[in-house]
Amino acid sequence: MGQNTQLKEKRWQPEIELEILELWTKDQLYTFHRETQSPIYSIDIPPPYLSGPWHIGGAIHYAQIDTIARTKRMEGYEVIFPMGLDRNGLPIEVQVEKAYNISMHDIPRQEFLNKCAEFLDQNERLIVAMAQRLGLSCNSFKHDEMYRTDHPDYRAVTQRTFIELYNQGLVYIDDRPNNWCSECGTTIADAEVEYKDIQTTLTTLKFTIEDSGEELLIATTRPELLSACAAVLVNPDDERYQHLQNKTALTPLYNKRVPIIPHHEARIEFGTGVVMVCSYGDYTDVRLFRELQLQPINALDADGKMTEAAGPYKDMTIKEARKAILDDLHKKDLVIKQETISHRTPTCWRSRNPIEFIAMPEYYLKQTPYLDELRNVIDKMTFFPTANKQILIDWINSVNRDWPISRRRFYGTEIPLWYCTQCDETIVPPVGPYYQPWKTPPPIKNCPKCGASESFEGETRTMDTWMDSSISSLIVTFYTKDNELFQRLFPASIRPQGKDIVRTWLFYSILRVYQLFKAPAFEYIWISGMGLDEHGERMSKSRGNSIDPNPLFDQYGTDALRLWGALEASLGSDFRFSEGRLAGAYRFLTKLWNISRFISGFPQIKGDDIELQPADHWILSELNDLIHRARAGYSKLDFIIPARELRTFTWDLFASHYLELVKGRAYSKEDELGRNAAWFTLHTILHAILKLLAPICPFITEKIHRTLYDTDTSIHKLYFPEPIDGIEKDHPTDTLIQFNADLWKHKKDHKMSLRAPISTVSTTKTLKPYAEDLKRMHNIKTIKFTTKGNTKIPPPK
RNA sequence: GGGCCGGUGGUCUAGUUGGCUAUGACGCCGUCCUGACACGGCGGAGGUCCCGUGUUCAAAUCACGGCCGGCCCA
Repeated sequence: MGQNTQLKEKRWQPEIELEILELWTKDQLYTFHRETQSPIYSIDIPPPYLSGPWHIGGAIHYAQIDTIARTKRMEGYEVIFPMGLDRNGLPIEVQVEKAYNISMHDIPRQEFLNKCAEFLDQNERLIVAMAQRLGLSCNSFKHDEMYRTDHPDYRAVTQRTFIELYNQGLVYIDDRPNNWCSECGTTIADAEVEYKDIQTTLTTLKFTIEDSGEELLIATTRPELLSACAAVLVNPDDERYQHLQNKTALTPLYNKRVPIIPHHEARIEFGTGVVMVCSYGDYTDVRLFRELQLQPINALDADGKMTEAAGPYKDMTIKEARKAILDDLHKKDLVIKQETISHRTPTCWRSRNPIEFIAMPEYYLKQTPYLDELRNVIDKMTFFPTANKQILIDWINSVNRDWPISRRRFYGTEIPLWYCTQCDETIVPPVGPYYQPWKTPPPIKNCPKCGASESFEGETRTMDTWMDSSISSLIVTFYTKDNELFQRLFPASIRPQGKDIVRTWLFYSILRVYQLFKAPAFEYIWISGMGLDEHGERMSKSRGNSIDPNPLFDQYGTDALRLWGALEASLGSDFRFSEGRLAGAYRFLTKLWNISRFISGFPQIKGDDIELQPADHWILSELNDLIHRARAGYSKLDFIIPARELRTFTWDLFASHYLELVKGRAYSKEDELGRNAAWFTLHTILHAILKLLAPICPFITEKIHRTLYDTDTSIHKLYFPEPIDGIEKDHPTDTLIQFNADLWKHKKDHKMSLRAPISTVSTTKTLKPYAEDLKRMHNIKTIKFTTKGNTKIPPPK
């Protein structure tokens, strides 16, 4: 081209992103300035769990959250957007146990903790590197400026909140049956239970009726719990069993006497219509034992092995016991039928193993008394999108038990309590320090109750990791670190997260902050959908369908991934991976790059001697509309809106029509005023597009901005453009587009070159103002304007 | 069994406060190197908007019923 192009490459090169990253790090571009005069916007970013690097869905999720931070900066806020890392809990312990083929009980506790920390540090490096490659604009990625949930400071805050709630009487011990994962060796909360359809065998067993000796057939999926059977239920309306109600049955093998109770829980159509109630086959059993005041029998111990109560099957695992007892039942001819059914089975969301219901003494945090207040407090927060608020409401409505918060695991925040070995008094320390009761003594010498000296036993259990992560919004707003700032910032501006952790992270966060401060935890809550694979299935490591983003960074670059993520899903809906569509996003970046390359060849005009021409007014008025629409989408945090608007405007209007329309004028040697107006308009539009696109595509916009407009100042320090004053609105956009299309089609139909001259064209007079540009664009000698009528082009001779 | 979300050309998707010939992407066909871009331009083919009934001058859009899929809960 005739002009000096300032951009060399013919297409967008993802490698450029790496240079830009270095620039940002050097400039510390996204540091939080607490002395700012601007309003502060704080983002409670989900601290990634360090069990492994993100798949493409996770990466896009974080890129979308980053777009929130960048949007708010360009709207004029000082933004708190910390990088946090969630490092507590089961999965990392399980990983370490697998890697070293050990159990955490086999080695000294401190040694086990050290091994976990090593693993976490390795994983942390991978995640942090990916977060940076994604262009996350976190305030800092310096090692000491990211927060970690296992840091003594963070754990001290978790313990502080525990102690405060304990002292208010919200924490208590109970010995009720609870979800028990024998793989993980700990109690888990209802929110950690996932239901899965699992193939299992339904066995029909022969019970007998005491006295009459009549046979009673009962179908069960849990024959190994036969020894814990405490009752048999029949439906009160079931004709078949009317005569057996309130009689006594004898269990097979054990010959134990159990009552036959009429109860609606027995479904007439399931199995034989008779149910055996054992402690505890499922949550229904737990309820029935309570309701019918039956005496539970613990047939299972904490390791998932059978107890004394199971008789000959003692010490067997559940699977071994099931096989052995079925063998014995077969030998005695007590099995009538076996069939395979699909059974809705509660499983542990971490280990994916079926859970058991076992009674163990655990600490509980009261939550049921707060449900009404929570329903109230969530109305004080604004949800994006509002539809996803329903997920939270549904969960609140289904909570019916308190939250078991103690875990019999090691890598977590310790429950900060000691017990007096003389009188059993519980020692609660003052808030402030980080306590490790399993290895250090309490901060007192004598028991406050019995006076015994130094005879204390530390609590060995840790807390549910959600006890830590549910207070992340307090950490983000400098709780206990800078009280003045905390007062100013609380509550956090926004909680962005996926809809999969509404019942855990979001619910617990709102509960805990409410219990501590009687206030809503956030101003805004943003709940996005999930990244699915190309078949529409949720991506996860265990399913083996997760897609590694690293090769995609290399091939298409971060901006293409981010743009794809923005274009793919409207707020709150799931999005499906498709490499073809990702490639389409990349093509847009190349288009934008080439538009910029073209425009970069023209000087930037400053000063007052610019006389805008009708075509310039037209595209500037379209730009004003674009600014309105894109910014409205940003303010709703629904990034598909600006992404689509920008693509359509840039590609289908600006490049295809305006650029072609003013090319002649921009290269003109005679019409200096017109040429300057074209140059001015081209640069004005391009710079506005770059600023509007910057939150979604931070790299390419930065590169073009720095190359063309300001070498020293980042585009990410600028604000969104405002609509331009003094631009009239009514322009015949559709007519203009149609005129161009008609001319292109005419030349194509007549196998003419696009540069071939046309002597006369007639069209509507609404296009008259653009006559000169149109004539140059299509190489037309004369355009006749009529009051009415379509474009007419006489065929070539 | 209950709740929520969804069903639109081959594939994916926008549009759902009712209103022109239903949006765009990928793919497909044809054609063209035109002052930045052939990873481009231009043109084109391709749709019972899941089904049924109703409301209305007018339904992809609203109501009711049904079918199918996903997620959550019991």
